[in-house]
Amino acid sequence: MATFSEENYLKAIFHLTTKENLLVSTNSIAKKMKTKASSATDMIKKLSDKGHVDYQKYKGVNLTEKGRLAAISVIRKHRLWEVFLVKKLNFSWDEVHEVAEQLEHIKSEKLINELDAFLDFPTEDPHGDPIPNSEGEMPNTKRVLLSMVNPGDNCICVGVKDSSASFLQYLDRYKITLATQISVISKEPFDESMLVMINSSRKSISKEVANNILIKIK
Amino acid sequence: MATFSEENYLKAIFHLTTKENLLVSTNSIAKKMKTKASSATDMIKKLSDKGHVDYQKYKGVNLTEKGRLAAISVIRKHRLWEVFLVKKLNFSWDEVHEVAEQLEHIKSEKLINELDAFLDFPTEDPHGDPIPNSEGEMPNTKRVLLSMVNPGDNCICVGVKDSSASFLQYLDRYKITLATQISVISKEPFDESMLVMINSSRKSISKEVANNILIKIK
DNA sequence: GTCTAAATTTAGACAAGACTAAAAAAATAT
DNA sequence: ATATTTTTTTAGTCTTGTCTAAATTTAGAC
Repeated sequence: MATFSEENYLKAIFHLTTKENLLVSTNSIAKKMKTKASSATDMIKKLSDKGHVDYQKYKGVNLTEKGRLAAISVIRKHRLWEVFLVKKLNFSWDEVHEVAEQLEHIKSEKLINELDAFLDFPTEDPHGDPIPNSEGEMPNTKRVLLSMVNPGDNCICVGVKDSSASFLQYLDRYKITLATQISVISKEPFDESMLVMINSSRKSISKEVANNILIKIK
Repeated sequence: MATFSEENYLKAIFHLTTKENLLVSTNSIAKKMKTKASSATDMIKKLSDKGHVDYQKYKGVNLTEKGRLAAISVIRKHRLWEVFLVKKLNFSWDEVHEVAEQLEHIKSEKLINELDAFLDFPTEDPHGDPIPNSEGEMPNTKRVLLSMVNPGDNCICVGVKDSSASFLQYLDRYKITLATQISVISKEPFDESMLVMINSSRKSISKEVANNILIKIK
């Protein structure tokens, strides 16, 4: 079991980890935790000993799978409690953080899963941040237009903006419907058309079409 | 602000304090806290420094008013969380204690008062123990028969055991109804009849009548 | 009243988590 | 490439809450 302090560090490291920057520096952790670099180093060693992070002196840390799951568990609790405070106890969105910082450390699997059910399995907290499920998976985040997506992303169709008969018939011919997986292969700079993969076959989609398909990025 | 550990000690001392035994011994505290007497002594000194207990070496401790209110606040939180867990999150009465032991230390006036309202101001936890209100006052505890009450006690009528027409008519004549205040002045040893004060007038009540009026002691 | 047993306190130590000051490594500038 | 600055780590200290072992006080037995 992680201590309160360990959990707070894990959460901080999780939030500092980005796709570009997989190694998190001691200084950035100290700043996030509002503490001194030496204290961060001390804690990093403890987290490393417990297998929550990979650590190389002077290079930085990154979360192990174990550490990542522990961090996500804390984030899940934090966000579920925020929903509870706002929806059930009349807290305003700006009052919840301080209390949720305390509640997120309560240890009880049953408590958090029952709370989740009591709140009807919310997918976002009052700030619009996603709530991981009990398996540690983040929900498909936000609905965006297919035209906003970058090459390499995998998407799921969740709706349309234009619901005219002609557009829906177009989607029908292209075998695009709700829950269809769409992988973006490339974007043509000239006309902003997209090369995408749908049901294992490559297809080209115009800017106008991509502008009317709502997706979630996986 | 008291630490988690200080709050647990205050709670223990509160529970060990009885009308007969106002001074609580170091050993009894250590036993209740499942720790050693030396640790208890250390903590007693801290609580004394902070004005939560009166302490005289080798004699024992008792809570100051400040300490008593702090202890009651923790007990209030513990019991409200127990109600929440049982009523809203499908915990069984034997599962709640461990989690409530954690939740009772969350610091937020607003949280606990909103929770109280959300639960419709319960007066008892799932084990039947009374829940103090936000002023630190214990609710009128248990329903008992008027015949069980000692002279000097102030009571409130909360029900009847015998609900026959003749008994209800008797109560009507005596101006005894729900929420009527009854102060017991004396008990007659010979026939166990009681001299009581109802609406500023003295009345005598027989054993049979006192055996059928349910009251709460204030 | 003295002697023993029980309760209580003191002294010294330890782990967690933080700090300061100083040393070492890495990054940057010239 | 060397000098300087920044980052990171180490060493030593502090507080909280715990412990063991020893000393002290109180209570009970005779």
